[in-house]
Amino acid sequence: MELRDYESVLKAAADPTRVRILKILEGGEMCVCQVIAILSLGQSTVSKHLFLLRAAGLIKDRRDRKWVHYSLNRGSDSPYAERMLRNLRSWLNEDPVIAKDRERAAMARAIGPIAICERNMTLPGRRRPAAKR
Amino acid sequence: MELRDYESVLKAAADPTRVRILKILEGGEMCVCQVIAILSLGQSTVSKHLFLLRAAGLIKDRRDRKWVHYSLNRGSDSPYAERMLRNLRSWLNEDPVIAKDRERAAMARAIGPIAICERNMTLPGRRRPAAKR
DNA sequence: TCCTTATATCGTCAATTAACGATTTGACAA
DNA sequence: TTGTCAAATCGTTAATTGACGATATAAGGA
Repeated sequence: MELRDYESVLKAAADPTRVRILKILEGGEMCVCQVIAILSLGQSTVSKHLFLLRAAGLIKDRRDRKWVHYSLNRGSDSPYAERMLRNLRSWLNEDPVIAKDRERAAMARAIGPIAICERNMTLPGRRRPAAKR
Repeated sequence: MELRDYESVLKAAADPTRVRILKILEGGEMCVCQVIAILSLGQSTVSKHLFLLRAAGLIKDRRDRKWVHYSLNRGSDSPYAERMLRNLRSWLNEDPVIAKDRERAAMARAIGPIAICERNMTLPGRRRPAAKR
């Protein structure tokens, strides 16, 4: 079972969208709708990414009323997850994509889950996020 | 460019066959034909895996006559590769697949590249390796 | 030079996966 | 209950990837 656990953690951490999520969560707990708004990706897409990260033991969830909040699973029982999270802490902090995400995460935090859900999982800003017609 | 480097290292390390190669190389330098024999995979398949590992900065190659030898690239310029190799050192050492590979690697070392190439990239043993007719 | 041989590259196929929209689930409020 | 809404799951599609065999390259040896 060892290699299997290793693989799930590494594969989870290897996807660029999922690292972005992990780096966003370094700033603290986040509601799913906030993550959707920050990434500007479909709800089902983000949900699946969160599922894989949780399955790997990298993040954990907490329900609060109708919202589900995710956070980094520090002290995971998986040594691979444990170490990866520690590595990530010092990695990618200068990356422009990650930096941008952090800005949007700060905005998402300031606004809060309720307002973001009312805005249909979007953040204010000039970029139209996945315009639908 | 940061996220890109990170991704190439993580994706390279996330594939089970490629981890097996990295763990085999922990035992020291290996010729391509030896790796092929240990894994019992096609020559082109192994060559591609080695290419990806090298592209990620995880391993390096050295030519000696007609053989190409690969080894772990300790002190890589990629901090991601550097750290991954260090992590791997303490990971998966109890895994049965890795253990089996180590046995076969020992055999491959004992026999040497020349004899393995003469045996058509196979090791002695009761398992028929990819029987062709 | 020509032949052999170890490795790399190419082309193909099947399996995996990330994205999406549509539907379902589950918690709360009326 | 019934309706609402956040999140999870399902089904589909396009892109990626790992495996293979066939061919190309590059280094010796004849």
